[in-house]
Amino acid sequence: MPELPEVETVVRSIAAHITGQTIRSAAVSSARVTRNDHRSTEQGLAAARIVRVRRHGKQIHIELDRGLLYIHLGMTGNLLWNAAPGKYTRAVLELDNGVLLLNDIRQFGRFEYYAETPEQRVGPDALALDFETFFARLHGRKSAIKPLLLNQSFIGGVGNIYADEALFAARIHPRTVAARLSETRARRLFDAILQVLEAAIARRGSTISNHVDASGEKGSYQSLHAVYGREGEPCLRCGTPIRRIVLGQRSTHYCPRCQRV
DNA sequence: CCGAAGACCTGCTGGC
DNA sequence: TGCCAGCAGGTCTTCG
Repeated sequence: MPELPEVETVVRSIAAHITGQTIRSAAVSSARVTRNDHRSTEQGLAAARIVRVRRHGKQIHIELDRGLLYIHLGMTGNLLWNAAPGKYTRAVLELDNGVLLLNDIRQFGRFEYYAETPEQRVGPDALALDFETFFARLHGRKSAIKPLLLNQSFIGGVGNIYADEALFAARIHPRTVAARLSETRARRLFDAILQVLEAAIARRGSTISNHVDASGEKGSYQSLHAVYGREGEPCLRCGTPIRRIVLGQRSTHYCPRCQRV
């Protein structure tokens, strides 16, 4: 489920419930989601107090009075407040005022305790970045722009849907060599990324299959996708059928007429 | 640095 | 109805 807008939606929906609460107990039932150690995650979390909840790119940082609970939703993760545990519940956090569950079908997500904040591998958050920095970071990058946008150390938060949507909005072909973007086109892309992410947050993200917020509510931005998932359908701008190619191992959707190399 | 390929998981859809 | 291929909002590692 999760790119920046979906993660932001989830963070907003849990923050008020859990901030300031004390963790009574934690239980992890999937070895995969705690790739460090499951016992130490459970022990580290027990009795800790939640100080605040933040998002960094697609990562969720639950800051504690002693350490950090790091959560990543992977492809199919959900955080649910006061829901009944089910077949895909991988972790349970029992608080004084309720229960937070991590459900994750594919188990690509993470739920890990760190006594000390680990070093950051994520680049600047897409919403916190300014154009000058973005443009400077394109310098020397010979990668195609689409896979570069997916590279979390380059920019944090953009995933497959919003990369395609932003490139379409900026009329840039996904294979364009990043370093060759003129300042004008880079500016268009930068603006498009912000605009698309903010519009998606306003719609509480895109629900393709299972993204929901902490109370189980779906997002609706998928109905506004211009290219993602629209292979063969007419471009909303010019009517040309949207094309799907594979770039950097990922499905990539674009309009062959509006987005020229 | 860059791209391709394969892994890691599980479920769903479409075609035959 | 059944089975199989292909696909999925992510990330890692290895190799050339």
